[in-house]
Amino acid sequence: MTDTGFRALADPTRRRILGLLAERDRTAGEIAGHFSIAFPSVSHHLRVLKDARLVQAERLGQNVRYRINTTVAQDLVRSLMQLVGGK
Amino acid sequence: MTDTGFRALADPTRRRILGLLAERDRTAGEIAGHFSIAFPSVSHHLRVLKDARLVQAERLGQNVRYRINTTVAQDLVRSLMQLVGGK
DNA sequence: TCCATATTGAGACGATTGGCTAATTATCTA
DNA sequence: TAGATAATTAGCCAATCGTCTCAATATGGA
Repeated sequence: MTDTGFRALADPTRRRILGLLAERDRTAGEIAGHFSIAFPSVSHHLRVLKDARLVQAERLGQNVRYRINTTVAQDLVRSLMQLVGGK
Repeated sequence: MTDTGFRALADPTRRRILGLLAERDRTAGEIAGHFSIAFPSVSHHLRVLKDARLVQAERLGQNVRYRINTTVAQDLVRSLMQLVGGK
């Protein structure tokens, strides 16, 4: 499960998305508005993040609101710390 | 610079290499001995890690000894914490 | 100098990735 | 029910990735 997490972090767009969601929850459209790539491409990144359980999605009417999954994100931080932190 | 770092972490073999080097310094051959993939493939991964400055290499006679770069590794940990940690 | 050992470099090849456009699904409002 | 808006899915394509094999380079010892 750490594997999908680290792979999700490998792309700069996805890291920026995580940064945006760390500030506050946002809809897919709101997120896409921050990038110059096409909407479906952003949707794809959101899926990768969701598969890694780094974000959660919830439909609110026409919108889908995304939220960062802090627990999983911090598990990743811990994994990385343990990995490089001397055994 | 964080980009090469996070991309380097995306591969499980490279993460295992980092784990081995977190225990202690090792030669390229010693590292390769822990994997079932071909020697040049391991060498390639070591290069990726070196390009990301996550490891440093030093030739000792016939061997090349690899060492984890704790400073850079912990910078990555901090980047990740700041990214997902609210900010 | 010649040979063995350790490591890297070069080039090929299939798999995955990240982007696009077009089509589809879901929801709201008239 | 029809149309508009929001978002995802599907399919395509070029670029990157991870692996391999086959050299090439570097060092140490006979």
